[in-house]
Amino acid sequence: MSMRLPASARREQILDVSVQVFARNGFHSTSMNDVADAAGVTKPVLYQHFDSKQDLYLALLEEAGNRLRTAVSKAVAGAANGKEQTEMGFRAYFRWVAEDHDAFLLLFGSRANRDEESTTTIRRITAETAKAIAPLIAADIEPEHQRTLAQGLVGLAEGVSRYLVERGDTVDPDVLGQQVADMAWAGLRAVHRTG
Amino acid sequence: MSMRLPASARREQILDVSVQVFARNGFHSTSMNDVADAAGVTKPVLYQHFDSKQDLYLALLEEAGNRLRTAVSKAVAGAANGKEQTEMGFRAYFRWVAEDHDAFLLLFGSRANRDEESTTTIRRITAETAKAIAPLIAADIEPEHQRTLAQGLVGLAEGVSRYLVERGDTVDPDVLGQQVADMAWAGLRAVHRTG
DNA sequence: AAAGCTTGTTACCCTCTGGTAACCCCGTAT
DNA sequence: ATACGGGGTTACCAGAGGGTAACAAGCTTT
Repeated sequence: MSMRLPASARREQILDVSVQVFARNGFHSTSMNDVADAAGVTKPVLYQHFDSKQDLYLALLEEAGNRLRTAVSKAVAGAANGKEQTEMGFRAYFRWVAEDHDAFLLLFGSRANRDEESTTTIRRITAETAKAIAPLIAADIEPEHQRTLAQGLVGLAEGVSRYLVERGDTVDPDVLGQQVADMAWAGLRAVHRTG
Repeated sequence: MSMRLPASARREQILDVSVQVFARNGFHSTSMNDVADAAGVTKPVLYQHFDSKQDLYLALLEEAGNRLRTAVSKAVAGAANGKEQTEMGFRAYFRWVAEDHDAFLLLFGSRANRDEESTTTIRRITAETAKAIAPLIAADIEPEHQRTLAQGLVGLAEGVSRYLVERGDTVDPDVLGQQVADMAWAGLRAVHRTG
């Protein structure tokens, strides 16, 4: 079916296709043959580009994580005050979810796989996202709680997204981002006072 | 090693032990032999009590889900106003996490498995928890958004818990619950106004 | 046009593990 | 003592799927 491709192009194609397959069916329910079929190619070709199934999977996680991280941190960096950072941050997150659909499912979908290594990777990505958000939380509470709450905000965005994506709903990410940001920001200010 | 046990007791013991094993290692990394070993018994015994690995796993999810649901809905039901409901709800959630540690990991930990059926079950549990929380959100916004935000709050609690549990931190669930509830409640009120 | 690299395929191996058939042991009732 | 029933074990099967060795088919360069 599919024509011969130069190595680098094939590698890209495999990555593209695998994201979809893994996102839809999860790691364990997806065999390398499935991936190969989806790419219009046979198994050994996959092993010319990736050492193992794990290796391929981790490469996908890494790529997806990078896109998420840069999206959020760019947005936060480009905002003036805390409130704006919150708004921009959440918007960026939901935009990413909207356009990088499969990547979101791969990382955070219900069917995301979690063996030792993948878990570590995903945890790192979540932690980095939280780190980009942490500064929003006032410095006048213990840094320990600060990190915990940041993690909570990430969970908030994640929970909302998973719900919507898995229902197949399409919501304007800007509207949603604004609403969630309003909620989060008010919450954050409350924590300041209580601190 | 382990003595003979009457059927019902053995069944309970298997359930107890499996929660731990599955919670720690995830579904796919845990073989039925592992479970059997942990229970001090051999594989066929497991199949005297459960039809399949799936069956056992789903039974565990169901039990864990029940405990979570009842904990939260009892707490919410026993509170007077919205603010108190929020506080009690989150406290109950974090208490459950603290004492039912393995169950939390089983349902929401990074290593939780997700094949077709488990996914459905877990989604249902999350949805039910969200449902118990939804009334907290003012009726003056679209019910669609209401549900979405409820889902977000569940994600918030989940994110915080996962972070803490997987770090091995032990935090007083009442203190944590209070803090998160403050944040959530302020956030919720903000959404009301914005509506 | 023939050597030689690159891309791809066929056919296979091997392990892991879910699941089961057949058998054993021990307490109890006849 | 013996038959019987429930709890448990040993030994095995079968399928799935990750991974690979050996071979085929194109381009390209000389």
